[in-house]
Amino acid sequence: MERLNIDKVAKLAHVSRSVVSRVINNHPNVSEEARQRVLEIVEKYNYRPNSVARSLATRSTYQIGVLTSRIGEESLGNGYWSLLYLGIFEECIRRGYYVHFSFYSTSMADELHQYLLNEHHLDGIICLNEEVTDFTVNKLAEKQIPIVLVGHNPNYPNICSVDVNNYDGAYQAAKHLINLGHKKIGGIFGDQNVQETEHRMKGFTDALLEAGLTVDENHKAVGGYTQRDGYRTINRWLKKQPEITAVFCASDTIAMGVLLGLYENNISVPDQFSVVGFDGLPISRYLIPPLTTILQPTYGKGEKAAQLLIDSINHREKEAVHIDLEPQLLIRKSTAPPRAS
Amino acid sequence: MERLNIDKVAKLAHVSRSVVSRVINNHPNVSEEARQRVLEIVEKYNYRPNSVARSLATRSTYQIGVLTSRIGEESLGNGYWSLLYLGIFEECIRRGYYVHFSFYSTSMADELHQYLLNEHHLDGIICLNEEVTDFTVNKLAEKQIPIVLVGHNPNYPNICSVDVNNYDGAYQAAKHLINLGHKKIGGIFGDQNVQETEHRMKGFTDALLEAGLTVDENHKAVGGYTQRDGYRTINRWLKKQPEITAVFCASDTIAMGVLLGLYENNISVPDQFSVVGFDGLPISRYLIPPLTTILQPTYGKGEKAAQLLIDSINHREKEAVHIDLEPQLLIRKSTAPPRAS
DNA sequence: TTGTAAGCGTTATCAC
DNA sequence: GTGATAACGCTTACAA
Repeated sequence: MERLNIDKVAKLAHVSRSVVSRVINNHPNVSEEARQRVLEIVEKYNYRPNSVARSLATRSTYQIGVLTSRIGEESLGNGYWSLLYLGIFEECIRRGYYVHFSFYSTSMADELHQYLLNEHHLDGIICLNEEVTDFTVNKLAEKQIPIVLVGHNPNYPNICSVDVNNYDGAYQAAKHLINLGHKKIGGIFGDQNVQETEHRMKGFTDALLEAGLTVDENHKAVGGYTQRDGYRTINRWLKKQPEITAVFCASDTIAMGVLLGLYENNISVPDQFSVVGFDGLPISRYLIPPLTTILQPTYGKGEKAAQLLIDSINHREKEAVHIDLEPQLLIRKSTAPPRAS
Repeated sequence: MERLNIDKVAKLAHVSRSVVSRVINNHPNVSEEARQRVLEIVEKYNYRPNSVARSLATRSTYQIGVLTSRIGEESLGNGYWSLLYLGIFEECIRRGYYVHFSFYSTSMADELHQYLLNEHHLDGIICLNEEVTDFTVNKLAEKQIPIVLVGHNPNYPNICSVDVNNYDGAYQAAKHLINLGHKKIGGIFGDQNVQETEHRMKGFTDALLEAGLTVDENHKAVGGYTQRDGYRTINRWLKKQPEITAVFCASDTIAMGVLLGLYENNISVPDQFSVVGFDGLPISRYLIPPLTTILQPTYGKGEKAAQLLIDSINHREKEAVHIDLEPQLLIRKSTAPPRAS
């Protein structure tokens, strides 16, 4: 049985192609009688309109793109992206949109670049991080395609963005450690020059300050979000800053590295050392010991980003909004009062 | 500056629209002179052909879809999917294809279903697992759209598939434990009724048999691939099968659960108990202790699947092939000889 | 309410 | 080598 198109359906239903189109798109002005005839044929022959042709005619594809950079494999596989993407995906499907997901890695910047510039297949784009934001915004500036950022970026005040309240998250984490009685608390942060890091550092610092604790610059490290970053920092600190009894890590993956470093140095967590993470990844409850962490609504971030994007595709949003979602402290087994020294 | 199309370019270059088309598509039969004029205009006005219109005319979109089911969040975020997807994505981009990635969850089966059936936007589909294979193959059977499976499935001998050599992987893992001197070895396997599981069980069993060891049915568990599955099984075994001194886990995530169970029971790894995983996820080297595991070429699986799919889209493949990639034992810190009892 | 006809932006066929 | 012209399959004025 060969593929049928709108004309064949029209013929079979004894109506014109426009009537078929109206029925399919639930447009008014079609007699009940005609509608039934069309529906019957559609059903019988299982007709589906060709979405490419439809896109050409309407200039919209109901497809959106999600871009993230290909950072180290470690962070790629940490569960954060998957959860975020799931939020985006499900919201899109609910609203009738379909999603492309692309890792942008410098080695293939050109191809992707090329693709995105040519793009007529995408109604909108979600950028999952900094590198990608700069890349995309700069290249797509001239096009009218809507963009939403996951993670606020002060450089693009006119583009919608969604983020977790980074200040609060870090503040809560530090507060938890302080309440437990820790005095010398380290903080290991992620990418430099990102607002996220700045806010987390401020939240962390403010909590210490409020508690009357001094903040030692040697107790702060800024690097990346991978396990390796945590691993290296803790090893350095164990040698040079032995006074530290607890650390706040700006990601659960950093915390994994810290936990491993501690383990290798025979330092027991939480008896001798406390660690709190950030993200609340699904795997964090299976770390050894199960990680106390700041749960951020990762799925929700994705969901919200998709909402904003689709709204702006449909011109429901008049101006750019920047949404903050609230994080939440999740106490597990990696934190305890410091050992009486 | 308004969007230009092929006709405007043709006018500007003083040629017909067909010449422009030929130049763009590198077709022969166009004079050098004309080609230059066209190229110049294309360059000057930064013209890009509209890919939707092109798709309509050529009946191919250069887009492929990747489908996986939304299994528990835990496994979702374990890094395996990300790596696999990365392999697919990069190979596709290299060959000029673009990728859709969909989590298929039962709650949205209908929408997705609907989408896929309508699909004219997809030149081919890669199915990442069992549930999705059945879903897709059954619904898409009548359509001529090429499909490739990640993971062999004996029910679909006529569809190309890529897999790791599961037998070998499990065999190597068991062999490693045996060589270390273990006699009572447990095996925790994933989804029942999947060929993968069958093969891994066989590889595992054969290794024991060859070594003259008895295989106790109580030393085998079949459930799922999540941390929880490993966690539950080890807790049960610790009570009921205390003779076991080592386990082979059919995934690194299962191993994570096992590690946690052992930790909570104050059993030291690898001194008192050995565990080996399967997958070689990036995070496995950051577990406590770093996990001995079977490294499978996850990225390579994705890459190969994309190759097969694109080849079959282009009719380069005459008949279905089933490719096995080789796994490799990766010895880290979670295995050691059994403690002299 | 229905049908006709003009797009949408390409590619492909076929005279010239 | 080049250029009309007809697809591709749909939406959408506009006219009837």
